Order: sequence, then C-alpha cells, then structure tokens
Amino acid sequence: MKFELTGQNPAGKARTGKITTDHGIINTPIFMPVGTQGTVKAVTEENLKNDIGAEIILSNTYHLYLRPGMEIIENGGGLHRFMNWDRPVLTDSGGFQIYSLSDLRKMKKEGVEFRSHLDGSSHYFTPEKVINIQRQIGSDIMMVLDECTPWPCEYDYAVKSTELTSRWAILNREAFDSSAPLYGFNQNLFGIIQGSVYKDLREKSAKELLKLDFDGYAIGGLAVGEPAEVMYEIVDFTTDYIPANKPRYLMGVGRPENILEAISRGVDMFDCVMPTRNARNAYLFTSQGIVTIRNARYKNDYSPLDPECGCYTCRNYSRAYLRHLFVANEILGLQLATIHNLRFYLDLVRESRRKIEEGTFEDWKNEIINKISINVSATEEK
RNA sequence: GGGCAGGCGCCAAAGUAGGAGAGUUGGGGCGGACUGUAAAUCCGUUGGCUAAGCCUUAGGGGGUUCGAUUCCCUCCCUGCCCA
Repeated sequence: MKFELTGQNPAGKARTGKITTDHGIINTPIFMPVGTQGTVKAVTEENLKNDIGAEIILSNTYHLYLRPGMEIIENGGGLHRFMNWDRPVLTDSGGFQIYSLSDLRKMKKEGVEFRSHLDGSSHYFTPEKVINIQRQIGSDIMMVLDECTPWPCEYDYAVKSTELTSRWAILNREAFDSSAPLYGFNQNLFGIIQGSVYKDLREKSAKELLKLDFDGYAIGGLAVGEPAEVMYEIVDFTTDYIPANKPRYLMGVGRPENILEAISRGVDMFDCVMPTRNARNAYLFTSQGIVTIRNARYKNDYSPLDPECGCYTCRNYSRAYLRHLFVANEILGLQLATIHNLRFYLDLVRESRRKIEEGTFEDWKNEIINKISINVSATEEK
C-alpha cells in the first residue's frame, strides 16, 4: 500500500491524498460504505460502482467469522470473490462488537470471549486470531483488535482500556508480521488510537502505536454518544500525533456535518452505518436538508428527492413514489433510498476533495453544513 | 320466512359468570430516533374539551341495577345453516 498526499487546504488541516492498493486507488478524503456481513445492505456491486461511486467498502471480522464462517469464505476464494467486489475492502476487527455487544462478551487479558448473538456459542477472539481471520477474509486493510470504550467512560477505566489496546496492538503487529496473505495480493494493517475523551490518554495511545509503524492510524472510541464538540476537539488533538504521511481514519463517523468537520481537522477516511441504516428507515440526506420520506407531506410531491443529485434514484423517481414504497413496505424503497444516501455521502467527500484542491474548503464546508443539517420537514412546517 | 352465532376506538379481534377503565392485543394513520450494523429496526402518539381534571363513548332505542361493554326487551345490521 502506498499513500501520497496530493493537496492541502491553506486554512485548517484538510488534505487530499491517494491510497494505492492491489485492488485499486482510493482517493481521500473518502467515505467507506459499511457492508458488515459481506454486503452493503440493499444494494448491488453494480449500484456501488456505477450509481454510488464507492471506492472501498467495509466489512466485519466478527460477523463474517460467525456466519458464514471462514471455511465458506476461503472456499469462495476470499471475500472479494465471494461477494463479487474487486475494489478495496477494509475489515473491522470486532473491536466495535466489544462495545456494541457488551452484554455478550467477557474481557480477558489476552483477548475477549463472545457468546454468539446467533446461537449462544462461545468464541474467543485474540489479536492473533483476529489477524488470521482477516487473512482468511483477504481484506486490503485489516484493523487491529482493540477495545472501543463507551461514553461516558471513567478515567480509570479509560486508562486500563487504552493500556489493553496498546498491549494488544503489539500482538496484532506480531501476528501480522508472522503471517502471509492467502490470495496473492498485499494486505495492510491499521492501528487504532483509543483514550476516550482524555487528551493525555490519546497522546499516550498515539505515541505507543506509532512505534509499531502501522500502515495507517485510526481514531476509535468516538461518536459513541459524546457531544459533537468533544469529538471534534479530540479529533483535532489526535490528528496532530499521526504523521502526515499516514492515512488517518476516524472510525464510525458519522453524520455529514461530522465528516466535514473531521476532514477540516485532518482526517482522511470515514465509515458509518448512518447512510445505509437511515436510508432503510426513511431518513434521507439531501442538498436541501434532511427528508424523512415517510412524512405525509410528501404524499403528493412529484419532484425528485434531491434536484441537485445525479443518482439513479433522483434521476428516475419522485418523492411521492419513494414515500409510497416506504409506506407500502416495498423492498425497492430500501434500495433506492440506500443508493441515494450513499451517493450523497460519496458526493460529499468528492466535493470536499475538489474544494481542498481549490483551497476553498473551509468556507464551503461552513456553508454546506448550514444547508444540509436542517430538517426539511420541520422547517417547512413553520 | 325460520334457526344459530355475532356487532367494542380508523380496521381486525380479545375480554368481561355486572364493579379498576377512553379501556387489552395486533394492524393502519401520524411523528421521532438511529454514528467502526444483533437494526427493512426501535420508540412515542392516535375521541373531545375551558386539560394534574372534566365530558362523550362499546350497532340504535328502551329497561333492570347503587353501578351495564357485560343482564333483559325491541329494532337494525353481518355471517353460517335450513326452507
């Protein structure tokens, strides 16, 4: 993997770059659609490429390991072939499941024990195991096993947790170095900086991980309920500790405005379930603001969802039709909504790159946030 | 024409051997939430009003009773069966 910087906005810390992998180039800043179970829910590979313009997608170690299981993935020729996706894939390690499935797991010194949410069976994840699974999956970018801390998080717990993540990082690195790719292309490993909302811990975590010279650095443990301003502050603080020549990935973020603010603070990569999940829940992002397409107000609205959007959905269907699909619980609604929301996110980062290269990112960002973060329905109500 | 079973909120049903009550469940309607996906999920709301209360309400009308959605009479309607 190669990462080169291609542009830098004069104000702020926003920058553009290019990640070259064996499955192609990723332009940064980039948003990565989430495909937890080896599918970006409700859309096809063709949608992802042609209608959305996805350059890389995310998948998940924990979920794929439980189902369909590694044997199926390996026999299928690795995840790329299995799911018919020939562009880069990043896999999360299961660190987020330590957070989101906290009722079903037990932290151990060397790893974490999960009870499967599918059948209750027990599974033990260690850094080494998680690296091996990601070898079997064949992701282009693998993530270290970490612990994603919740919010709020007591300082003492954050100290212990961050130490654990740092200790595990070494084991992740060793397992990575002593194993090899299975499918004939290179794989890379990103470290994850933790430390909750505590700057001293973030600094410590970053410095410890830098010694291990990962291919890129993620900022984890944010967007778990803390105020956005706190998140921005920690992001701003932490990116200063990541060398300029390494990609910076803010895990799990976020709303469009969160992404723009983080780009402004020097982040290159993002992922979030929001565009996909919210699409399936009738919550659509548009250039004019949030459209909750199930609302009765759209019953007779035959205009396109977003007149400024060039996606398949906006080119061909009206708000009234989309609303009808959602109200009638028709599957097509999920697909059309997902195509649009993901296209909106990808357009957002594409436009960000353009503005950074023009040097006008900051002003544009502020203007756009004002436009897109309002709720269209609520506004028109007044 | 006769017999039987029923009619409860926008809809479909539950329940009540008379007594907690605008009142159970599901659906529908309306609104909201969702941030490294246990999510095509979840939550709220859904008679009226001069709103910590009051009023109206269980097919219509009448009756018994301190009290009726529940019992009785009658009419109307629906379904099934028989002519």
